[in-house]
Amino acid sequence: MIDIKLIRENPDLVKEKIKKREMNLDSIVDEIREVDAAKREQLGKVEAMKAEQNAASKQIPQIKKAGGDASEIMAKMKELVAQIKEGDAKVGELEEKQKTLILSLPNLPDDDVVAGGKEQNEPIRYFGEKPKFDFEMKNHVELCENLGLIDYERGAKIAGAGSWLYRGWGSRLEWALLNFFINEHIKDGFEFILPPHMLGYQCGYVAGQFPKFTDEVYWIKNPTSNDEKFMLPTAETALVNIHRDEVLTKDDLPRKYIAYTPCYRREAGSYRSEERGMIRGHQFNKVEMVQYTEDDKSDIAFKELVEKAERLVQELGLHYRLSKLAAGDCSFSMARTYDIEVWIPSMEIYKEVSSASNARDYQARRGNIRYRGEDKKMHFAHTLNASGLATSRVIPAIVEQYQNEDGSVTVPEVLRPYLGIDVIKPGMGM
RNA sequence: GGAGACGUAUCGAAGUGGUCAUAACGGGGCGCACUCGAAAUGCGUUAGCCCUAACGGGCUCGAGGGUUCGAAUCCCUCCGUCUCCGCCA
Repeated sequence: MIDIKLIRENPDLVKEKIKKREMNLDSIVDEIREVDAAKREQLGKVEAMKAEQNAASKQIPQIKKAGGDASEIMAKMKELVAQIKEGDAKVGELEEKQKTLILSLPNLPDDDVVAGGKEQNEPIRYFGEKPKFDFEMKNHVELCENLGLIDYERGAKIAGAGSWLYRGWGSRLEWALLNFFINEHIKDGFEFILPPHMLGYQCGYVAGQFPKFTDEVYWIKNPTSNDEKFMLPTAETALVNIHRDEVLTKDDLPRKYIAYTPCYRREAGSYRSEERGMIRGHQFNKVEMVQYTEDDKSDIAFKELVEKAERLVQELGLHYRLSKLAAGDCSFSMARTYDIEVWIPSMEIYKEVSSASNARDYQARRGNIRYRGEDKKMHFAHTLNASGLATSRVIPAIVEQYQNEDGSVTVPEVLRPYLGIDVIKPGMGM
């Protein structure tokens, strides 16, 4: 949520920054300002009346106590109360309207984030090289099926398109990856959280997914109650709500959390035929990192998160690149986003395995997440998140980049202690 | 699923229709005094948000609504917490 004071005092700046995202919301910004002015005028009137009412309410018991007759004042108050009620309703309406409008504004990109859409994304660095094969390489779907790692057909049978199931060594590989990630994060001092997977509406609101993207998550409804929950689309949604409506102390910060959860996404309309296999599914596993920091320390945390995510891919020995996203490609709630994209040989494309973002105070304002600073004043915290990592793109990258001519896949060195084998071979059983 | 209790500051908790919600009382924190220092003791101090250039004003007793001139207090709805019983991985 953008600070109303900034919109009030510097609307042009807000407009310009939003334009960097290739959105023109000038009319909304103007409307917010109009509603704001009207609201403040109305508020002034109502508050003056309330002051009058409060003064009268203090008099009544005194008059009564002195044995006087307060009925005249009471009659007068009745009129005033009606006016106050009317005025309050107007203020409420205007406030509601203003809030709805402000919520439709995305976060403002940082100054150094370039304007434009996806095509303006800038690769910052590459790690490793594209593997070359002196045999005919297979894509990850073939490899995973041949090796019995993933069962796409039966996954689709039991849950529909975009669902798969891991089996045998595939499950073990998946589990090894997750364990590897989690252990690395624990070593770095992150607290390991296992959050609920079904969340209340407010969580999506604070994270910035709602109200705009309510259609993109799965909703759980029950026949016997009105209680509705949604399946978390990323653990960020849960982690960023842990300290909602709390006042943290300076010593509490930074807070460093990781969580492992499946991520549930409808991905309605986003299926593309070239995205075969497990590149895009309705459920995928991810370890997510979230930090809460003081409002002048989030740049340090951002750097840490990017480096941590990179290190994991590096240790797996995968060729990847780090890209700095242009304003238009950053998530709605984020001031800056860097993607780590791993090379998928069969697709000849880099695919995101981690997205690291700094929301600055955008989510904290929505969630009223504050801390008392050294200056004894209240500050909104900054929140950041990064995947560390999403496995659904890592496994395709591993099996493709590490494939051998005989259809086997060499296990990356760091995973061998977890798996207990060096090579996954066709026909090796479960 | 059945029955009941509760939700007030940093924590415990009082307040059951007005003139003590800048919240009694107690704990914790902080400051000062005493002390070589500490403990103990004493004194003081310990909200946030909104409007305003300022003076000042308004809001907040889990949330929302109602009754009333006036609600923490009475009524309704919802949310949450706890206890007991039942059921259960």
